[in-house]
Amino acid sequence: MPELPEVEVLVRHLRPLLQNKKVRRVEVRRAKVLAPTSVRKFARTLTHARFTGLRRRGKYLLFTLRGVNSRAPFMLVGHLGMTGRMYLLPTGSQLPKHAAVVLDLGRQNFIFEDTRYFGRLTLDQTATDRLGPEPLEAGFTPASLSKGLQRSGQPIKVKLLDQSLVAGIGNIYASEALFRAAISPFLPANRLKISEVARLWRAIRAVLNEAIGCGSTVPLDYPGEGKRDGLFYFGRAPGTPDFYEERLRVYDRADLPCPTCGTAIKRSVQAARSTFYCPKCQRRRA
DNA sequence: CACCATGTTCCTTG
DNA sequence: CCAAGGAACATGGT
Repeated sequence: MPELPEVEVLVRHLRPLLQNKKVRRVEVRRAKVLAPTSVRKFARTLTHARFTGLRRRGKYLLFTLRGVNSRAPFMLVGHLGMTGRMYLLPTGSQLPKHAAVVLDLGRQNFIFEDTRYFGRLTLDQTATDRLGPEPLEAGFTPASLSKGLQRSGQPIKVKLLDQSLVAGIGNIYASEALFRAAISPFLPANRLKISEVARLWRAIRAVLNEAIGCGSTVPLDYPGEGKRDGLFYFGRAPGTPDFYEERLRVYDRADLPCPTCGTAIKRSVQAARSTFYCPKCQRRRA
């Protein structure tokens, strides 16, 4: 469940649950997710360490811990990839099939589960160095966005997925933001007018904030024990009202009516990924 | 069997 | 050096 809003909601959920919890034992079931950190170093560093903080940067989760013996604070960097999840389970409950890392916290286990193993839980921080500004913070402005788009002839939809432009937008919210800004996903990044950049800037923030707000008010099913998924995108925890389902205006809605004009939503492929848009509301200029 | 999937990195090409 | 495109990673759903 991984774009900025999902990670933000997860971070808010986990922060109080992990605060001051001590790692008693480390179980690495899929060493790949630690790379380039070795299993040995990971286990040695984390065992007996205590969680002191958790924040988000783009789609990354940044855990801070303090080692007991060394007292040296250190950072643990998490990324959910496409299918990653992080949650707590009572100690002793059966582990999910694709549990990649298990941290024994005493009464509970912290689980990092990832079906496809594209995610990460590592001591390596280099990936976060390449991230652009946080879209919901002051460093992200219409001017900074405009500057970032200047030298790129890539379609704006593809450019929005570039994490060095702005951190945290993924394939879903790229389509959603462009729909909200009424901009064609095919328009070259360096050809957006100032007014369009301004609209896109607002749309990005609105779309992300709306998604976070949605997640914050709905009791989400983190371990994914509900019927469908660990649902954030399309579903909900049992007992949650129906209207929380259709939060996305165009993503994965090919052939369904545009919420604004009723025209059928189209699906196209850009950079080997699906793009969804309304061909009427998001018409291309010359 | 075919194609699709919320992401990132690496390699090649120009 | 940089921009851009494509494959690779790995598993499961339809």
